Amino acid sequence: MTTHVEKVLSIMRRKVVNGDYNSCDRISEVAIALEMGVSRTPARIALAALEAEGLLEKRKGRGYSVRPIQSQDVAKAIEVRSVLEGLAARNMAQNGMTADTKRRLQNSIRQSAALLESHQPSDDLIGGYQQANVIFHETLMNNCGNEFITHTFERIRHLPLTALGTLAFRPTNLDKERRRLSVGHSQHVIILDAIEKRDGARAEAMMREHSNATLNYADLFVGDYSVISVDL
Amino acid sequence: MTTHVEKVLSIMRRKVVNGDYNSCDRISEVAIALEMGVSRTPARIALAALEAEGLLEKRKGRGYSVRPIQSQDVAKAIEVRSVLEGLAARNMAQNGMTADTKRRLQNSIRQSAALLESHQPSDDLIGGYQQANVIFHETLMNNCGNEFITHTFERIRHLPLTALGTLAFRPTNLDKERRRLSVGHSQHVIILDAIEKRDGARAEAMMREHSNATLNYADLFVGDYSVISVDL
DNA sequence: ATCTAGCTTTTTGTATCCATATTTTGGAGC
DNA sequence: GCTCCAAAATATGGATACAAAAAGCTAGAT
Repeated sequence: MTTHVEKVLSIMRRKVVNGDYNSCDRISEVAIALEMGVSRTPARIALAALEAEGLLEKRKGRGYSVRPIQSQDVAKAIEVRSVLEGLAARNMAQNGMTADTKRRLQNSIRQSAALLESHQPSDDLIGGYQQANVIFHETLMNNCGNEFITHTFERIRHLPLTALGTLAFRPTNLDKERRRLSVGHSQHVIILDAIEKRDGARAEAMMREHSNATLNYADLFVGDYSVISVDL
Repeated sequence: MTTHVEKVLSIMRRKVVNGDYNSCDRISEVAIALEMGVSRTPARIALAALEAEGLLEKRKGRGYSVRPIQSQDVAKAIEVRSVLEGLAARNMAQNGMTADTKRRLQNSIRQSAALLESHQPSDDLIGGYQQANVIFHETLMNNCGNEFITHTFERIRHLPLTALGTLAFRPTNLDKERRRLSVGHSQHVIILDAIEKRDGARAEAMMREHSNATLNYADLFVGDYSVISVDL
């Protein structure tokens, strides 16, 4: 968090997805600048970025306002993510992967397998799984050979539940959640297998299904679920 | 072209895709500001936007430089566009379309059909077809019910050959090109049919194929082809 | 009471100035 | 001739100032 712009950005992201602003509130450069103790210049750059991320929308002459994000919106963003991840998987299957990429994917799978087998307490299980999950998804997207996928994904990755590898987790029913994670894990295994066998269509189909899985929890993103996301 | 930022943006887009800059050239705020006769502030904002569009890349302390866009890069961007358009087609098929959307799509198809039947001279044919083509693609993407598709697409739509409905056209062989356009036209017909019959999978598959068709010309985007694009 | 003209406030775009960081340059020492 | 360090040039981020445009408000006319 070195620059003022980044500072405003991360604070504002948190506040917006936290629901600190009402959708009818007018958010102006000056107000934000005052609130954050910075000048208008970084405030306006941050607000423009927030708009590009889909969290705010610009009113003609009345500043910005938070875009009301409902579960359907989250679902739509996840749907976009899933076709992008699907394309990434297909590309990696068709173009092949480097030894390093393969190693990373295998490591991620090994780690989550070990976690699921062991009887870790809830927090450790989830934290560890989340970590491995993010690595799997990021490795795949960032090494698929088409950098425009990552580039395009930038536009939605900061929306709630939309970051790569985000997990929604209900801590109240550990056993059930463990089974659910196992399903996700098995899909990772299948995806890697399809990539190794250069089966683009299978890799894509499985990845789309897998990436869309978060969708089932989209309507619960405010509820008794814990949303575990790496960065905002 | 009211604001300075927009002015710099459109001029720079043109210059970059035109190849006016070499990939090793350092592009700095000050240089652009001087060249365009504006101050640093709008220049900065425009350069940041250009970076977000994938046309420039930022060096740590040495300003920006044009990202060398080769045919493979264009192909990759088109591949991303095709999965986004495919998803849009699927969504529209699954959710149904409004009467207005249907009318627009039908009008576009009617217009291109009429153009292909008549024996127009080259320019009129291409111009008219392009117009109808853009309407078809934009209507579909903007009315599919998932605004994040358009939102995400923003990130690549200014790359060469990547705008919705862009046509690459070789004016030297009119008859062959007319046949090629006919193929595209028939795909529009099929896509609309699939949407009407609520066949999401067929709509998506056809749209992906159709949208990828530009890809065949990606490696020729500098050559004796005329690239017809609406806006930069 | 309503409409509108004109004034006030807010917002936005732009320019300029300042401080800091980074790169480049130039020179001293080996 | 090469290396390393210091100084200069350049780039960047940020703050503030100013102007123009847009929105809001007030008051007067109808």
